[in-house]
Amino acid sequence: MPKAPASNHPACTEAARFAAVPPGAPPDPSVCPVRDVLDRIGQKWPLLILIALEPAPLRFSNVQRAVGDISKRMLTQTLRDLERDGMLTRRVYPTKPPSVEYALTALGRSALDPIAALAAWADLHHDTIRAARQQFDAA
Amino acid sequence: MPKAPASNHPACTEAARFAAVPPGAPPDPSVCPVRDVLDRIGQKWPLLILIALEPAPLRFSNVQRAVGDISKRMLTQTLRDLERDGMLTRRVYPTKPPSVEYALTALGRSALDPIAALAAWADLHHDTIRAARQQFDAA
DNA sequence: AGTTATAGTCTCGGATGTAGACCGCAGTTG
DNA sequence: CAACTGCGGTCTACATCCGAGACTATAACT
Repeated sequence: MPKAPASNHPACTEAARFAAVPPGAPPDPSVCPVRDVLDRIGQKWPLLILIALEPAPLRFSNVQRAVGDISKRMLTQTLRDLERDGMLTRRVYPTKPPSVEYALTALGRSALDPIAALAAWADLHHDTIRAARQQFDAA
Repeated sequence: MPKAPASNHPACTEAARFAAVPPGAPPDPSVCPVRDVLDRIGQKWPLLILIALEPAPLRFSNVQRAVGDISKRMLTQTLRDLERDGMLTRRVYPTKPPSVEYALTALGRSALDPIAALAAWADLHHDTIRAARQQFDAA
């Protein structure tokens, strides 16, 4: 088997787009939207950062404190990625210890609707999951 | 600063639980529900597997084909994790080439509501995000 | 003078993930 | 008969990722 093109995934409602691409056309590496976007926000750090910024914009250190256990390295990188995707803005204030404020954009804020639903689900089913784990581990 | 306990995260509605723990009590490593659950389903493979199983139960190889570019190793491990969390069931049929069927549980199915919302959001805003990326990369 | 706070960058080592070989077994194909 | 395929994994080797911690410069505070 020649290995799937890594894109014809059932959740991708635009899968037909790929079937319609004439052979020989540019490969269009931005696979199906679900994959492309989930590769970003379907991870814990971006999710947690967006959640942390929901009540109010925060500066770098405050984001780190809010998330808790993210390394500076990951924080920097994830903030850059989110900025690149238009989910948040980065504004530098030329104060003496320079301060940088990260704020959600409208797009980032709109992402919080499904994310909040996910968080609510997590909160609601946490006990069930913990029970399932205990039962599984017992066997 | 002695580093945050990695749990008092604004989205955690049960943060008070930790403040209420008497000092010296067992550390209870299962931090806030949001963190605990997001560490699992806030990753791309579990998400994509749950989405793949939504229309119908699938066997191992079919899950791999549906997801597209997951390695067997990761697939095995992620399926085990999801089984442990009670999100899906694993049933072995003693056919000659043995077949193993993975099916969502009620819990797993319930997780698909917020996940589908996330996928719908991804689909809807994909073009906006791609545009933001192009603009960012131009600078 | 030394400490603190700011927002990062850099490097190192360990954890994590991927690719691919391999297994035993049965049906299919040459 | 003999080779190959598909099944559900496991195992090994390699690559990549990620966290911990050191380091930067500047200015205020002790």
